[in-house]
Parts: sequence; structure tokens; C-alpha cells
Amino acid sequence: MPATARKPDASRRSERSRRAILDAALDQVGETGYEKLTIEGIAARAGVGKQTIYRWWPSKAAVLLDAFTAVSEDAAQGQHELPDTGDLEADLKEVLRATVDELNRDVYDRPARALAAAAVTDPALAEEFNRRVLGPQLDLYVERFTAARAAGHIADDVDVRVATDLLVGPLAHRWLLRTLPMDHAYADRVVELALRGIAA
Amino acid sequence: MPATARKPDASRRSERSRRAILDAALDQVGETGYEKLTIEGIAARAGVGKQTIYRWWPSKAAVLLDAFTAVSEDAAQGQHELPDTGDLEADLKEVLRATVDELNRDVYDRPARALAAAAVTDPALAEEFNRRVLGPQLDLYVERFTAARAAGHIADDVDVRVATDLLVGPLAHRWLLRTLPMDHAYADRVVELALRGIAA
DNA sequence: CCGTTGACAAGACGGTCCGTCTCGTCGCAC
DNA sequence: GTGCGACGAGACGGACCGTCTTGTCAACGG
Repeated sequence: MPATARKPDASRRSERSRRAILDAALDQVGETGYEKLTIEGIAARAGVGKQTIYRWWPSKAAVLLDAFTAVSEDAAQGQHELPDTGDLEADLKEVLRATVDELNRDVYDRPARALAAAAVTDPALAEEFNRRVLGPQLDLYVERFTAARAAGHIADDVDVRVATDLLVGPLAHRWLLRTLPMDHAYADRVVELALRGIAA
Repeated sequence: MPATARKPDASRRSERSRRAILDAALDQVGETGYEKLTIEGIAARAGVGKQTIYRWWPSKAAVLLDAFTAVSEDAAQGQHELPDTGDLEADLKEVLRATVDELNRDVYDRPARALAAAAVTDPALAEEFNRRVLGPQLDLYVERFTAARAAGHIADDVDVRVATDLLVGPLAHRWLLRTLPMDHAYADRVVELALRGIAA
């Protein structure tokens, strides 16, 4: 009589339905935005019963997170580390420029923005989002900076995690809050200023 | 026959109702969070008809923006510029530490977070939010950096707007997405690293 | 080979909140 | 004092919520 919320049998789960739901969620958010993303809408578009969604996901944000994780891994194209040509500044500019381009494509921007917005007011989702998507991406910068420090290209006492924030934070800020346009020139300036510092 | 959405007469507006609505919205979002903030709930708590809210605001986010603008101006306490003791690093640390403290107070964090989240997926609200709240705050940094540049404390070719992002971006990133805890030590490190740069 | 099991599609259901509307009431401007 | 328009209250149809019910179907065990 423990109030055991009995769990569904994952081995009997329909892969076909799972993919249809993920695709439908991604399509819907890309077309009409997050505010018009609805469980009923996803179910109808996927040709699936609502209960099938509620059985496997706790919220529409969780569905979108699963869907976006696949997109994100596709975009990574199996690249599990940042380029290292020995020229730190050039490498970082290349990566940040690519990030800017990615965030300016609607198919990537829409779901990413929806997830970020949801994470801002939902700590549990934020934790999951960091663990599955954002964290691994930030780790790439940490690794690259660690290598650069070993090569003597950055100061010994630099906290590589803070250095990562110094690069990514400004980009994310402009992207999320749209304070000003975000383009290649901005990415370059951020890299230059972050590397050499503001002080005279 | 122009579809003139006839506008209400602002001179007959009830100041009493206006304040009650703003207070109710702020209280509600502070207690139960943004997702449970509802127009009907605000109206009930404020002892006001729903129509009175719909007559003067286009969305609940707009109500919250008005409410928060007042709070934000209170918090500024008439300080329309950043401290300038001549020691740029110390001044910036003081300001960022104060910002961290502010963002860690629920009465400030809750509505600010709700507005930021709404702005992420609503470009029109983002524009208004930037114009009324975020923009003026960022301008303070721009002014302080401009003064520092005139005093020869920062390099001549530094873009003061990018420098501002370099400070504020990392803080905002940690605050919004909760990648890692945000405290005084972090604020100090960001200031130090931003000023002197990552490179050796 | 057949019976049991549990996920499935479909959709009914009560509930909440939406945004619009219709009421009297009441206060300010003229 | 009179009339216009904002006001509080709440009814209204509609959207979507999350749960529940029904009948179908495929996998798996005996």
C-alpha cells in the first residue's frame, strides 16, 4: 500500500510514437513559438493519444528538452572538443562565430530559446538543461582553456571556468535579452577583449 | 470606419485601482511564482474587475513590468551613477557585489526573473524591458567606463559597451540559467579577470 | 498456439483561466 | 446637477489542462 505510482513498462514503449512526439514538438515550436506549444497540439500533430505523452514526460518543457537534445547532438556533429591550432584567439573566434550563426537559425533558436525561458523560472528544468545540454558545451571551453594554460598561452592563476563565463556570458546575454544585435563582429570583440582585458 | 480601437480616457483613470493592481501582481509573483500569476488572480486580490486590467495593460507581463519598474527605481535609491573613487576595480566589485545581493533577495529575484523569462520569448516585451529597466542600468556602466578611459585607467581602444557586457554577461548567465552559484567571490573574480584579461 | 498483459489512439470529462461582454454604480468634468 | 465613462462584479464561450475510460493490438509466457 505504499503509494507506489506504478511506472510504465519501458520495454513495451513504442519507438514510433516517441519519435513522432519529439518531431511534432520541434515542428510546432519552430512554427508557432513556445507560447502556442500545447500538449494537445503535439498529440494531435503526432497522431498520438494525450495519455502517451503524459505517461512518459512530466511537462511539455521536458518533451522539448528531449527533442532539443537530439538536435543539439546533431549540431555537434560528433565534435567532442574545440579546435586547437595553437592560436587560442583564432580558435575561439571561429567557435563563437559558429555559435552566433547557429543561434541565428530559427530551427535552432526557437526551441533553444523556449527551453532557456522555461529554465529561468523552473529550477528543476534548469538543472536538467545544464546537465544534458549546456554543461557539456561549457566543458569544451574549460578543456580548451586548460590546454591553453598548459601551453603557457594564458596566465597560470586564471580560473578556467570563470574564463569560460567571460566568453559565453556576453553572448548569451545579448541572445536571450536582445539588448543589442549579435553578429560576428561582436563575437570577435568579445574574444579580443576577454583575452587581453579591459584595463590599460 | 477606420477600425479605431477607441482608447480609454486616461484622465479619468483610478489611481487607487492602478496601485492595487501593481501591488497585487508583485505580491502574487513573489508568493507563488510567475506560472501561477493569473489575471483573474490579480484582479481578485486587488479587489478590481478584470476589465480594468485589460483596459490599461496588454498582458500580464506588461503589468509586471510596470510593477517592477517602480521596485527597480526604489532600489536605485536615486543613485543615477556608479561610484567613482578613482579605483575602478574596487568600484566595480562593490557594484557587482550589491547586484548579487539584490538578485539573491526573493522580493527582487522573483519578479525580475519572471520578466526576464517572458522577455526571452517575447521580443516586444524585451524591447520595453530593455528601454525601461535594463538599458538605463547598463548605461551606468558605460558612463563609468567612459570616465575611466578619460582618466587613462582603461585602454583607449576599448569599446565601453562590450566592456559592460563582459562584466554583466557572466553574472546574468549564472543568475538566469543557474549554471553555478553566484556569490561575492564570483563577482570579484569576474571583475578581476575582465579587467586584466585571460591571456598571459 | 492461445491467453494475458499493458501500451496504444481516441476522446469524454470537470476544472481553470482566458479575453470579451454586459450589467448597475459611482465619481469626476463641465 | 447632469451626463459620460471608468469602475466592480461576474456571466459567457472557448482553449487547454491533467485524469480517466474504452476498445484495439502486439509482445510475451505458458
